[in-house]
Amino acid sequence: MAEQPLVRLQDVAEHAGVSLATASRMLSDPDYGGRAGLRERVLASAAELGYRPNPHARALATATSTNVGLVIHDVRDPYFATLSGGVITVAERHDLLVSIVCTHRDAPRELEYVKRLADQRMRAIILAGSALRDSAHTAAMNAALDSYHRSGGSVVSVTRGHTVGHVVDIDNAGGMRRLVHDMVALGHTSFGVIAGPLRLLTVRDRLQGVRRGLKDHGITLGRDDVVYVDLSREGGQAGAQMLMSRPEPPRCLLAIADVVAVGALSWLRANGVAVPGEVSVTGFGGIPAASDAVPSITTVELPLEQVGETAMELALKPAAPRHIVQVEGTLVRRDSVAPPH
Amino acid sequence: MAEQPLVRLQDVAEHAGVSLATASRMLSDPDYGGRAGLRERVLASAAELGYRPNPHARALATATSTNVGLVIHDVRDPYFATLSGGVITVAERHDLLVSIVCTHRDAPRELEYVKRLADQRMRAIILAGSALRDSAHTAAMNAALDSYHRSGGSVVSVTRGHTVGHVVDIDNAGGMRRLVHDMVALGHTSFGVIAGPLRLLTVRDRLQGVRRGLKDHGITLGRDDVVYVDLSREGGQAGAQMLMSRPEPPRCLLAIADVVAVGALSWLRANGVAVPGEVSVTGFGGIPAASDAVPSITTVELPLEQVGETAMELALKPAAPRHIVQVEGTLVRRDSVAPPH
DNA sequence: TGCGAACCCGAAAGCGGTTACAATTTCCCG
DNA sequence: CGGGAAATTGTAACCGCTTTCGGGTTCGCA
Repeated sequence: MAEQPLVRLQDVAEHAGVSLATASRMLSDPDYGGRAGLRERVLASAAELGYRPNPHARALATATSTNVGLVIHDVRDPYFATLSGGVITVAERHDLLVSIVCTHRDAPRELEYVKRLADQRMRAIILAGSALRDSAHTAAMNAALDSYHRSGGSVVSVTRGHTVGHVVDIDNAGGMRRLVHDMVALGHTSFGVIAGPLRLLTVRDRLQGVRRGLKDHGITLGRDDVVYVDLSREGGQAGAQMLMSRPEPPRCLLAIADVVAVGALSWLRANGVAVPGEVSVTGFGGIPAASDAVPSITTVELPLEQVGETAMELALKPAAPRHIVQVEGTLVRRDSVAPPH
Repeated sequence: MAEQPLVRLQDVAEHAGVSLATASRMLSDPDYGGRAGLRERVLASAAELGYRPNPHARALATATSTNVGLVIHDVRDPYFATLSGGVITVAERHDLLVSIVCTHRDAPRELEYVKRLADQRMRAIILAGSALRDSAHTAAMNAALDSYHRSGGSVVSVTRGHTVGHVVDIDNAGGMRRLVHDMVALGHTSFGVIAGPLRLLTVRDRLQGVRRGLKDHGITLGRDDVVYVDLSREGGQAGAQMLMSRPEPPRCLLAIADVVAVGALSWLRANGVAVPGEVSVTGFGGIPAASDAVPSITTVELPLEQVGETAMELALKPAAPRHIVQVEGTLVRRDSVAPPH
């Protein structure tokens, strides 16, 4: 495939009149000594010849690379896009390239991708939006991560769920609980929850937060008060429809995620249900669409960008001790909620 | 860094009782012959030992990799996120990993990233949202891309602007022209344009489309009818403010991009200007937020996902002949526009 | 001035694959 | 059944860089 001979370290060495070994040291080990002026000479030669080190050769020799892998559900999801932005920002600061892979919440695919990232000797693997509730898969993932980790790779997961590596733990349950308390304080007593697939740990946690928050005030959810939909705009529409077409629809709709709330809102508007007049709506996550929506959506804002940054920073720390960074969301009251009646 | 000896091709070869060379051929050249049953035996050994080829070694030997580089402005921008989604979808189908780098519209950074992707022997480099109007930078970029291209790499740019590689050309000017025609047909005669930085080729093209479209009906823009802002929500707010605080504000606001239109809308709402009652607003691009906004935004929808897919598909084609795929947007009339008065 | 210790540098052995080339075997057909 | 072509397999030379190891210098200090 090559056609134009590129300049190798060997060429630089010759041009500078030193051995390959010396050239290598001058170029990539700043702590190495060396005769006065030698380093400058090598650097000058490298610059003059336009030398660019071959990362693969380097990776092969050192068994490590200058890339990091980021595993997310989907780039198109603003939640992950924002988080990815944070990761990339910090990675850039450390001269690392980020390879993004999207699992679309498919377990086998996730596993395969992690293996491939490990094969590529990625400096770190960051798992965001992983954590599926499937024991066989979890075991396989842990095995793969463990092997990767033992061979020197660094692992970070956003939300717990893996046996190895640092963790950025988003307080889903706590945030949701506070949100619910706020709604109760507003006077709400009849709730409907638009939840997502229970396979997702995140969903379970948030749902638990809802239950706890309600229980704190002696309210319990009936079987029909929770509907399970896809984590998408369409899911939100479907969820709103299901809950609102009951004989006695709830006065407050708790969506498990902002994007779901946006969908719910659009269904309510399309069907002439006044928000927050007839029904209040809340989200979770803090994506930009939540504040742009009309009415703007009350939600728990997660510092997603910062979560990404933190994850990347953790990835650069030594494996031990294991760090666990807790991240809290902040309740943001907006126009989509009002006291009932 | 290593600690746990991984299984190498050598091990597989020994286990299968063949030479390294044969093992390599059986494993990575499906067209190679071989004694009956030999291939199966090697494959079986590989599977049994859990062999995973080292991509760096392979890349070093073949001077090509199984990764592609994607250069965008920012993952957080839904425009690019959607496009990236398309790229990733197709890349996955071909077993390729995608490395995303964000330039944040910084020319030197873009150049450096392209060089690094080339260093990494990426199978292809896809440039989206590149095309800055800076002749020194453009020259340097072309040089870098040309060298990469001659050494066997494949180049695709979304929108023209580079001298080498395939092109997915989005008809920005034409789409904008049609949009303007539609607004004129609606009865509009006084326009304000919220444009972006003129360094961006995309912005220039769309602006030209506006001018042409208006000129087709004998309307010309005054100096003050166009304001230049950042391509962001905040930019849109600022732009709306500038245009609406003139003594005789325009009756139709043409935003250069959806995200800008969303910002404009939010300023208008915050300042009690009725849309589309007092003023109509249009966007460009077709991001989800445009349809979720209230009122939903009239825009030209670009098939961004498909643009990404096409780009990735082109990247897999041989370099010659040079393909240039034209992409048209489709006008989507929504609630943000109405006849004036 | 003498003698280890510390330092500098180069030769060479990998890292884990691919592939040109040569050696061997198999095949086909006169 | 012989002989050359075709097919198969092995040997070894890379790909471009890092790093161990050891010989040769230089330095500090007695």
